[in-house]
Amino acid sequence: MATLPDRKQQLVEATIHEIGASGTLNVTVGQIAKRAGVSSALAFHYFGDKERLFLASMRYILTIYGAEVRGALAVAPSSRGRVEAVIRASFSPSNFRADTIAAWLNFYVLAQTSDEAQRLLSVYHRRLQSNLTRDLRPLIGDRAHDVAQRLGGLIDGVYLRFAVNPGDMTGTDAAEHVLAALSTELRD
Amino acid sequence: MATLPDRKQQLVEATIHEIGASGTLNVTVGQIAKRAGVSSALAFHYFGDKERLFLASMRYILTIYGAEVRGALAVAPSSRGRVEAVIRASFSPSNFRADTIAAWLNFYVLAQTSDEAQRLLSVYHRRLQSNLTRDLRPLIGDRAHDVAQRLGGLIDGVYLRFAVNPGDMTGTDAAEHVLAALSTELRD
DNA sequence: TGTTTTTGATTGACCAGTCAATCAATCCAC
DNA sequence: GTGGATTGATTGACTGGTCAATCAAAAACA
Repeated sequence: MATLPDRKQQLVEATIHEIGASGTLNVTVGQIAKRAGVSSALAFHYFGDKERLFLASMRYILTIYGAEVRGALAVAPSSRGRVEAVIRASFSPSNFRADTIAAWLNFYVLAQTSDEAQRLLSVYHRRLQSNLTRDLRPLIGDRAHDVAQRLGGLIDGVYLRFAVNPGDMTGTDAAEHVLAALSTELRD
Repeated sequence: MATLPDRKQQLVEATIHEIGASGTLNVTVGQIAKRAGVSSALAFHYFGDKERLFLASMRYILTIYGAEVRGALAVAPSSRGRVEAVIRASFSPSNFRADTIAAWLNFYVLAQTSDEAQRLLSVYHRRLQSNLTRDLRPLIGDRAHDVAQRLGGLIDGVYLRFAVNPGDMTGTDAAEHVLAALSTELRD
């Protein structure tokens, strides 16, 4: 799990934290650096500019998410189990946290102006899609693609709602919701 | 349909347009005013500050959306037809446009810091939820609430995906997607 | 020593919001 | 209806503050 060098990781985590706390990409490099306990000049030294710092933070979140999914897939016993594992991993405590989700939301905004952010988001979408489709196919054949797309959309939608009203829902609730949709799609 | 006075409406539309074009709330009042063909001081004269201009733009979008839904509901013949009407209205050409959706996305971000924005978004969520639940109940009874929540989430999710890859999808595709989910939930 | 890490100070651009001043229309008194 | 007064619309110029990014030097280290 190629973790980042110390200082870089501190800065990246501080970035996520600050974005989460403020709900915005309008956080100054100064704030981020302060939270990380270093000077703002150091952040520029390591990342070059603010956008690259944001992108590194996005990659960091995606890496953790990916690891979580891979881990869950590895121990799942069946196709159905693997689909459920992907869904549950999406709402695991390390991913489904207020600051992480606020950061996600803002990465969607970043993707509107940054090609690299858009690329990262597309990679995430495709990977999710293909993970779901692969394991749905044995269960429902050709419908797999469409259903995967719906489940993926629903996951994002649930995230979005949580971003607005964090109090409404726990990660477990959220997962149950998507699992219920899966259940319906599998007609059981 | 209490439309806004001329100048205010010009400014609001320019705001949506600029947010859409830049994909960000980081648009200057100067840019917005320029697009509207007036001075930035006038925007302040009418709206007081930037946030209130954004909120007015959000209300404008929600008003149009609400009108669209009401209109569609009025002519729908059955419960099922009304549910479908709500879904279709969500993806109608006046709502499902790149700049409108980019604005939506940014309103979610605004809701992280503005109580009023959050309130507006909650109102939208509740209204959607209650529209769907009311007409789903005759069809599926107690499951109505959960299914409405899933459909609402899916609608938002589809919007989000469109925000990232506008080329992937037309409004019709998007609507078909959610309608397919409805179909499954109704088990037909 | 020389190299890497880290910083404080600085700068140059940008922008929200203010203000004083025009301009056009409406109102009102005679 | 004419002319002065009042009001709302509109602007250009300005300011105070903020912030990304740079740089030269200090600290830590090897």
